[in-house]
Amino acid sequence: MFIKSTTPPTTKDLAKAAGVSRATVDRVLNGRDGVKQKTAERVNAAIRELGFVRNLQAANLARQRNYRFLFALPQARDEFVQQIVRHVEEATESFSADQVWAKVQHINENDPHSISDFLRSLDAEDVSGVAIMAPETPQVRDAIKRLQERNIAALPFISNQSGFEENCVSIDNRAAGATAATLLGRFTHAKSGSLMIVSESMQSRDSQDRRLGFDEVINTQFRHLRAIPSLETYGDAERATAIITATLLRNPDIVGLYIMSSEARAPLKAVENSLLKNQIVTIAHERTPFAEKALQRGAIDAVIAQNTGHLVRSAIRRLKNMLDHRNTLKSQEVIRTEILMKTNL
Amino acid sequence: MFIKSTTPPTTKDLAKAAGVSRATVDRVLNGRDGVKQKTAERVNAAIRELGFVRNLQAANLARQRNYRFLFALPQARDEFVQQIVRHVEEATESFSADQVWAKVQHINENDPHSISDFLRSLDAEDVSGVAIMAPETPQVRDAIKRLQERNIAALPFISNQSGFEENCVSIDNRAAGATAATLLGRFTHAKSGSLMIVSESMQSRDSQDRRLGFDEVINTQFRHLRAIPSLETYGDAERATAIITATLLRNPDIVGLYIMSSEARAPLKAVENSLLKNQIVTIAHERTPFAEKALQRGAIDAVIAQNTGHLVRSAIRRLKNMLDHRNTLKSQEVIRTEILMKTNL
DNA sequence: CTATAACTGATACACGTGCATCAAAACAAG
DNA sequence: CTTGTTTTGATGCACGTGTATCAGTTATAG
Repeated sequence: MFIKSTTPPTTKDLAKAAGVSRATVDRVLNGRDGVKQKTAERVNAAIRELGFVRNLQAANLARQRNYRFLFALPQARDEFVQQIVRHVEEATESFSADQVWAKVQHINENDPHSISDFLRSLDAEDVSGVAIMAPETPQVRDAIKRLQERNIAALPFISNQSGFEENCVSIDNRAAGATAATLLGRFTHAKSGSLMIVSESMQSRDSQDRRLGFDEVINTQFRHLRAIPSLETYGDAERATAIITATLLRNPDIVGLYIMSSEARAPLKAVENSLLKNQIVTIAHERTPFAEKALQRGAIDAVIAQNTGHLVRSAIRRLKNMLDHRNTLKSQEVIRTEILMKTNL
Repeated sequence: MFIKSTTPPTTKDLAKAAGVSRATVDRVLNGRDGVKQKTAERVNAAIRELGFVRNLQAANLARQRNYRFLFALPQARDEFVQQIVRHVEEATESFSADQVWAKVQHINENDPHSISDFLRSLDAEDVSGVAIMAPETPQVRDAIKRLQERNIAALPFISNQSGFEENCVSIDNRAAGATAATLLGRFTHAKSGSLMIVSESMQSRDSQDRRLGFDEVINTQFRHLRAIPSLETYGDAERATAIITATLLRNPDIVGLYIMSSEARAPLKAVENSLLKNQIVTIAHERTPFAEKALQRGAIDAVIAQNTGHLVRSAIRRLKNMLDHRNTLKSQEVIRTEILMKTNL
């Protein structure tokens, strides 16, 4: 058990142990200069010896620190984004006692220039950190780097920006694609057939990664299946219906459908209107109300999802850790891809 | 964005707004008596009006609160338990700056009497909360209730105790069983066959729930498959080998295996030594190093896992919330069942 | 050895809340 | 009206850390 009523060491204890004053301890702890190497080492030795950990609550109280985070989300109000918004609001409630607040700001995700302007306009007095969900572009990537220089924590959110792999809050999209392929392959009992892949746009890195993982598995483990080139909807329902219907007619041997975008409505409807609907195994992405219903009635066989609540809270914790100069526990913040089926909703 | 440099309201602001002194605000906030109903209402109105949220950091600092949690885990040091231990240690590091510490205490999970004694021996000065992983028994259930009366937060952990469904940190075992059944059913391409189910003991509620969910799905969605009675290993490797080998001989039509216990080693070995090994689709529970390796080499087709890291941190957050009299965000702490396959490890 | 710079200590106040004490005021009962 | 009780206010210290100032002490250069 714990040693009875032991209070953790304070800076006062540190000072005594190192044989210096609290002022010097403070200088060392907060990296102020004007301390002899030798003295600093004495203090550091004492820190190690006593196992001193600075009390963040007290420190934050003293420096009047609070955490104001912004979630920069796409303007498109699809179900997935709405879920995130909801979770941000939820999180702001549950974190408010810890001096953490979060807000949503919708940005035009397809205009890197305006995003970069927006990010530049932020003031550290006003917001302590930003989680940015926007397609990868050099402008946004640079804007993120510049934010960090101004002491505003920044984090790519869901859509990765190259160079931030380690820091991005999102699932491993390659693995997600591979998982989709495995499920499709194993759920399909056909001896041969084609697989249709629908994406919003193959420009985005996420889509590319998913497709990569998908093909890898199909080509090695399910050679009897054939993945046809990705169809791009550009987020346009009419276009989606048209190209999918056409593709279904042209490829009567389609046995599987992988919907990579989080908007599954139009693609699914197109398939359901076709004659093949019952024989096509369908895998979609993200747990939206629509996807849940489709799972229930059997129109979708499995959904690969990232838990939006977890995503949001993870982003908040990571932003906070960045500001506190704590290193995030890597294992904690890996977002796992969840596989949802009718039975485990 | 945020309104520039607005500091959240303090008790001082509250006092001014309600037209009372800070002393009275304090009386209301901390439920001390000697305050007229009318005055209390004025204060509460001010709280609502200003959107006051008590600063937990400052409060904890003032009352010198810290959080010492105990994880009471089974003595059996199987891989699953070891994972938990590891995550508790990890968590204690990442939480220490917030005055949260966690330790593991191994208990004899099969002796409810000694567990209850142990829990009774705890002192609130010494430990602020306990997460208990032990099979369901009335003794343990009562001991948990009594802990709470002594202001020690208590939480069933992974193994549920009836009456604590809402509070238990664990997955939905019925859903887990159902998911296993779905995967088995869909992965198997056989026209008919039997399914073997291996459990450590069917006494435990978790096993019963899993079996329940399993049967439900098999009986409704996969009528061509037949689930045979559960085999119980009692955690004994030799016994496991014997009964499984015998069952395999007696039922040559076995096409699927569901290993419900977290120890998959003995059952899997028994199957691998049999002749059927390649045709049997295998689903196991919990992500242990062994299970990972088995997934990699294809000996297990899918693993249903609870994320041990998440379990531990969730338990800590819930214990903390109980002590802070905050209501836990339900959606935050639902532990999702993860489905792991070779492709998404 | 002195002049100067580099370092260290002493001291004080702040942050927002908890907690305790004592006096003052408001109220109720007789 | 007096007495006693209940309610309220004023005040002060505590928690552990951040920050600032100023005086005092060493070390270093010339």
